[in-house]
Amino acid sequence: MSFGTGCHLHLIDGSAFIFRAFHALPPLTRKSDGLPIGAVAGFCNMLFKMVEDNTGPNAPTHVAVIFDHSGKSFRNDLYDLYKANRPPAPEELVPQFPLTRVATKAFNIACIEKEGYEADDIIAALSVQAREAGGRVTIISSDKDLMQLVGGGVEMFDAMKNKRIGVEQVEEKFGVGPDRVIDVQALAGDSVDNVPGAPGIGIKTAALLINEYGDLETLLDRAEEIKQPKRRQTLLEKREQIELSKQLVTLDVNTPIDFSMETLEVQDPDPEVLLPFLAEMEFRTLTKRVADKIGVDAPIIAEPKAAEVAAPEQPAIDPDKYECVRDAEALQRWIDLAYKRGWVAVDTETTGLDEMVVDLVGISLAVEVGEACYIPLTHKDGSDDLFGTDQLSDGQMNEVQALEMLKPLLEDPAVIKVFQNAKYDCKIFTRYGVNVAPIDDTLLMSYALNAGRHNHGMDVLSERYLDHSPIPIKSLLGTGKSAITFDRVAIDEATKYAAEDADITLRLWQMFKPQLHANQVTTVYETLERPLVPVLAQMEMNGVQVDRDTLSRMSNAFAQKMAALEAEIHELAGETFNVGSPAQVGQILFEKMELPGGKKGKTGKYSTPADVLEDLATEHDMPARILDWRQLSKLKSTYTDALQTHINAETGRVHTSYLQTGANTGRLASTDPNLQNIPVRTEDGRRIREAFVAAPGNTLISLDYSQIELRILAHVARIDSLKQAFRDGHDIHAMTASEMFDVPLDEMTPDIRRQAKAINFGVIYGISGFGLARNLRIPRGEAQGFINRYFERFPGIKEYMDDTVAFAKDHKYVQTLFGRKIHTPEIGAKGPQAGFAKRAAINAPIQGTAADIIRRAMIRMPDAIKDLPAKMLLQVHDELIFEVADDAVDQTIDVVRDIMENAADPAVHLDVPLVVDAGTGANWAQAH
DNA sequence: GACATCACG
DNA sequence: GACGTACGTGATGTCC
Repeated sequence: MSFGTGCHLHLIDGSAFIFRAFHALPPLTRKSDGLPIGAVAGFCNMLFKMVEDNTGPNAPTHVAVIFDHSGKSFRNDLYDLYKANRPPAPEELVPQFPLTRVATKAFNIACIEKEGYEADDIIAALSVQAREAGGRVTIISSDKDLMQLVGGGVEMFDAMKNKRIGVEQVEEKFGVGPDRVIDVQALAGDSVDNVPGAPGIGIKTAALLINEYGDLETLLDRAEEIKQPKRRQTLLEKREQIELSKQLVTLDVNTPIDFSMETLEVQDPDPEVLLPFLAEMEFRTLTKRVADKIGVDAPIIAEPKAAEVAAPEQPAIDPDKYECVRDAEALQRWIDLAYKRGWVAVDTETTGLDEMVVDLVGISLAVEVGEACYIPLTHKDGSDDLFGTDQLSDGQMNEVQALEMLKPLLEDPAVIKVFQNAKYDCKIFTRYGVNVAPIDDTLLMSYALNAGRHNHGMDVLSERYLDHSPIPIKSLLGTGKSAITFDRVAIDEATKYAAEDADITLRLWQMFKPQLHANQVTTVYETLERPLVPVLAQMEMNGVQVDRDTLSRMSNAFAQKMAALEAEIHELAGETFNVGSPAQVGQILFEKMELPGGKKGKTGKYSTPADVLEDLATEHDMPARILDWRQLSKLKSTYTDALQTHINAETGRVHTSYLQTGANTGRLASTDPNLQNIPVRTEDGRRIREAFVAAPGNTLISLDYSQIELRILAHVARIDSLKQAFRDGHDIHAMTASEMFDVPLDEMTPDIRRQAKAINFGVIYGISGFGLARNLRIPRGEAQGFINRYFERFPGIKEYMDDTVAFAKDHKYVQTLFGRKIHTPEIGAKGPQAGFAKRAAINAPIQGTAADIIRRAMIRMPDAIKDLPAKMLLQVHDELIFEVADDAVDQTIDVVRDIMENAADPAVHLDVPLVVDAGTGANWAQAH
């Protein structure tokens, strides 16, 4: 039905409502996992009320919810301080934003937002359109900024107070009619939005003046006539500021609207979408009310105890059923389906694995279990020869057109895009001009649910949870030298493979979603996993500049030294052999030269690790030379040579890849290349960091947490003396040494301190007498004595270790302070594994809590530094490295340090302060 | 592809 | 009493 006379449009100011609901309602959390959910609950109740009252004289015929688009609006171009006073949204509210979009969709209500505009502008444009078409409008909001729209068939409704706002109420508030509201606002300003206005003039005075002179322009033109000197002066001097203020408060009724009013027509919600959503949120009362209203049975909401969620029945996976999308018409059908559902599983196929380099080949989508498609884009046939005779295969959509069609869907805040490893696909899409959001990621869901139990790759997950082995990529590409790239795969084969991946992703997503709640890891997923994806993607794309010449020179120098050492070693051995072969080294040292200490490993060969050679080096030259050679060999092959091959031809920088699920504890891992193990401990090695440089005009800054794991240990084990030492800023190893060996601090020797430091670290790792003895090279009995004394002096430590192991045995997992679960399935094992599992269980909460803290800092960082000329480049477990314009170094350090030191708040209050040290320089060696 | 070794926190 | 042993990673070269 077209919009016109007799129609009634309801426009719900979504963003404003969420904020008000959040602050007005008690802090409700979801029972199963503590996810804050109060604002979503208030929002859903309001939507339901609207749906419930859909008869009667005030019932809407058309309805839409309008949200603010995150980011800046055109008003920031007018005035860069606009809304600059706004504090960031409360942490408990942040995960609720995307949920309110999903809720809107679930109620089958149009969900509207637009980049560069605020919700108010869209509401203004729609109101005017509707009014001009002869219809009525009710704006569900109490925002005074919208009051300028009231009148002529437009009124407002305060849903929290259940009160309508018409012309009369506007006059009551502003002292003028709706048509003069912006004049009053321009004068009075607004401290909340940081609209300057006229200093010293509030609403009362403003209304008085406007009523006297008729309108703002007349008032300003005749300001000379005002009797009060102060008022007159202000209006004369601040004219420009007042006029700017008027621009800021004036809503843009010409905001482009790219859909027709008919699409807003009221529709009944689909019970199969709405009820599962409400049940998932665990709104027990509302779920029942909605079910009653529709006349169906309410879904049962499990009490949080049930850890196992029964897998829903699903049709079998059949790759022959997938569709190959070859034209715009077919693609549009899939896009429509995705909008209708509010979610879509997406997978990209590319020519390789390096997201910074590869080309897009095709995209697959799945919207319903078993219903998936593949959109081939750049498959080629013909010979792949040097003459460029290969051309695009027939029957493919134009790549640019397909991306243009998909972009609005992929960027639509109301449609969740589901990936297996979203970071990869999002980086590809970013290179093609599409910023995908919001996302869900089955890789990360599995990690939150199952870290420590198994890996989280698609093959593993599919076999384990769907009992289905996906088509192996090798069956399409082949292996080794004859392997082809995906663009050379026949489109029919590619369709089966690619669409299957999207189908599997969707199935896994539907299975994992309820499990997150049932296992109480939704908060972990929502606050520590999902928001990290765009942050890591940006860091990886930033890359770090690496100077090839520096590396190349070092490689040559290392090669020369190695050649000289090799000659010496062969001379000493009396024969030539491969110094790089541990087996041959063992043979020479322990058989030919008959040195002591030769131990054979499980493969029957002598073991020659560094600590063994170090012991021999005190008596003999050869092991010392071998150690030197090995160090140089390592530095050359792994660093100075290999790093050069990782310099991106286009950017001239090195782009690592972070594995968010690489370590069970929550730590990240870095690959291709690993930039988390660049040498630092030896002088020669440290020089490699000189090759990591800042771009011209920039400086590298490095900020690292001081002793973060020991601080966490002091907190979780509740060791008062350690906590106090950290609060007092004392040298913690010296203090430990003093406690243990009864040496006053002013008589402390470096050696005693070194031993205490080794013990402190040992404790974090789940200390054993044997391990400490080996580390300190002291007799085992003596080491055990140290440990015993340590436990006597700090009894809380032993208690913590025992409690943690007991918890692990009870639950088969341990937890960080932020709720991350690390599963310990081996904890009950007998034999040698038992020790491993125990120590891992003791270490995991400490290492994992530290990892959670730096993740929280990283997630907050983009917003914190958005106005600074600074880029976050690298993370090395307790250290963050930034590249920043020379003149903003100090300011950036202040901002970053503040975020890092307060990263645990407000979710966890640590009893110890977190301290962050900073360094700066033209290269990483200086900055560290 | 397994193993040994060694780079980092 | 014996078992083995510090926690968490990734890259490289050798050898089968």
